[in-house]
Order: sequence, then structure tokens, then C-alpha cells
Amino acid sequence: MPEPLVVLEDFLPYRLNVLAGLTSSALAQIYAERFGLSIPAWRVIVTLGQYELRTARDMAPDGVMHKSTVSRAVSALEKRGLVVRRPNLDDRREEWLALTPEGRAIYEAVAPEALAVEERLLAVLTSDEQKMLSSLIDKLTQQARLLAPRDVGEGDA
Amino acid sequence: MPEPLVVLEDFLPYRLNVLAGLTSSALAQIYAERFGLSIPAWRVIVTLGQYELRTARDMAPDGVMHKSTVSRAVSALEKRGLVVRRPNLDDRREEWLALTPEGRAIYEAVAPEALAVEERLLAVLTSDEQKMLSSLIDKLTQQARLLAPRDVGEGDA
DNA sequence: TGCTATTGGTTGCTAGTGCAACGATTGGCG
DNA sequence: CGCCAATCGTTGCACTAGCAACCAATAGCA
Repeated sequence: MPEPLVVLEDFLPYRLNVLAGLTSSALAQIYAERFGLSIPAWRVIVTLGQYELRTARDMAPDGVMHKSTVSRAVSALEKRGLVVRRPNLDDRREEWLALTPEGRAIYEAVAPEALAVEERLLAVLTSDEQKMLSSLIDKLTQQARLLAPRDVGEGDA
Repeated sequence: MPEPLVVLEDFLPYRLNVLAGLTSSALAQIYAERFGLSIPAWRVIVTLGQYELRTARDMAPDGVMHKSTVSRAVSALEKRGLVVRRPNLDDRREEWLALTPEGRAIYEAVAPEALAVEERLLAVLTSDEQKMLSSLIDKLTQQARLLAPRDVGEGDA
């Protein structure tokens, strides 16, 4: 009698969550089970593999990860000997982070496999569809950033 | 020198996670802050608003939510008087769930606002792009389900 | 009928996450 | 120079979520 106002399986945020969850799950098989990396740790590894030298704060440029999350991920990686901290003498509040040789080895082992998963995912789309998807994600992300309470940015003040 | 193997901000699973997180965050403003609902609780409410009578197990048809998550969400909603349980005499393992009048009132208050958020999100896309997006999400979700370890389905056995 | 496997659902335990408060350092400005 | 505000990062705390073990009920089958 009371007709549905929202059909959950058609609801965009729900569908995005499901999709994101499934892809994370697919990826976790690799970096969690095989390399013992959490999602934040994986992101730190990839970022350092990409940029070589970054501060903890740079790890979440768009505020995707909370700084406490980054802090703990880095600590864990340091304890495992995959990441080193080097004080920044110009600004002793922050520290430079870099991969150790072991860290880079893991990066070079994980990254291709992660890319393979992405590729298998995208294999169901044509090249045009992939471009379209990328564009749509960008537009939606930009808009979502406007609607979200705040960029999770800071929180201190 | 070591050229990046993965560029995180181009990596599809990462981008999907960011987008999903931002939309969840935008939605949470409504159902969390204004109505005190968690994500699982919100999903239960919406599902019962949609189907009227469901079992706890039906709440996560695609295994998106773990059954323990559903269980606790239902308990909380029952305690708040938003949901009632009714034994199913034909199979006393399961219970029928339904919204109370108060639960339905909340549903009718939340649902339009959630839809409004979705609409504001989709406002940056043309009608054709929206159709395209829907199709792309479906294709990717289907594929991701194949790549994910398992549907999070059960786990007992 | 009786025995085992399966299913719906709950709960104890543990790990992860965000928030808020904090310490340390630096920047800005009177 | 000296003080207040802002910034980087850490940590205690509370909450959530998932896993696994469990109970109750049913189904399948000898």
C-alpha cells in the first residue's frame, strides 16, 4: 500500500558503496592475504612508490584518510621495516617518509597484481566506456565534495 | 628514477572508494546527524519501507551487509521502537520485521531528503550520462562480484 | 523415527577507524 | 623579542564491523 519512496537497489550512493566494497574485497585478497597490508598501508606504500619522498600529511591530499589512520599505518610499516622516517631539518614538525629496499620490493610485487585486478575489472568495458566512466567519476566526485560536510580535512581548530 | 607503477589517483578501486566515501558522508549528514541512524539502520529502514515485511536475512540480498551487522541494527531499531519483530509460525527460525508507525514516520521523513541528495549529486550529469553511469555501475558490479573472494554470503560452514 | 547437515539469527572477541585532546614546532604580527 | 594562532603528528577513547563460535529450528535421508 505505501508505495516505496526509495528503491535501495536503484539508489546511487548504495550502488556506489556496494561496488566500492566489492572491488576493495577483490583487491584485499592480494594486498591483505598475500602481503599483510591493510588498506591504509597499501595506500602509503603506493604513494611512496609513486613519489619516493613524502610527509605523512601528503598521504591523504584530498583528506580521504584521517591523519590518525595514516599515522598508525606508517608506524606499522616502520615496525615491519618497509618504511623509514627521516627528520626534516627545515621543519621539525614533519618527517620525510620513504620506502626501504624491502618496502620497494613489496611495492614492486604488489603493484602489478593490483593493476591486474583493475584490468580484469575494466575488461568488461570498451575503451570508450572506460573513458566515459573516468569522466563520470570525476564529475561526481567533484560534486560530492561540495555536498559532503567537509573534506575530513582537519578538525583540530 | 623508479617510475611509478601505480598512480593512486588514477587507480579505479581507489577512485571508487573515494567517491563512495564522499557520498556516504554527504548522506550521513542527514540520516546520522538528524535522525540518529547508522548506515545499516538506514538500510533496514529503507528496505522495510520498500517491502513492508521482510526477514533479517532479506536485508542483505547480495551479501552486502554481514548478518551480524543486520542483527545489531535491527536490535537497535527495535529498542527505539521503530521496528517490530513478529515470529514466523511457519518457520520459527526466522522472524518477520516491519516498521512501526514511528518507524514509518521516520522513513517518510528521511527518504525524500536522501533522494534530494542523490538528485543534487546527479544534477551534474545529463540524462544520457546518468543512464550511462547506471549501466557502467551494473557491469562493473557484476564483474567485481566474480573477482571478489566470495559474496560475503555466509561463513558458517 | 532418529541422525546429520543446513539455515536463521545472536553474541563474545578482536581489529580497525574517527574524534578529540595533546605535545612539539613554526609562523605571523604587534 | 614575545605571544598567540596555526600546523604536523601521536595517542587515548569509544564505537563499529567482521569473524567465528554458538543456539534453535528445520530439512533431508537412511
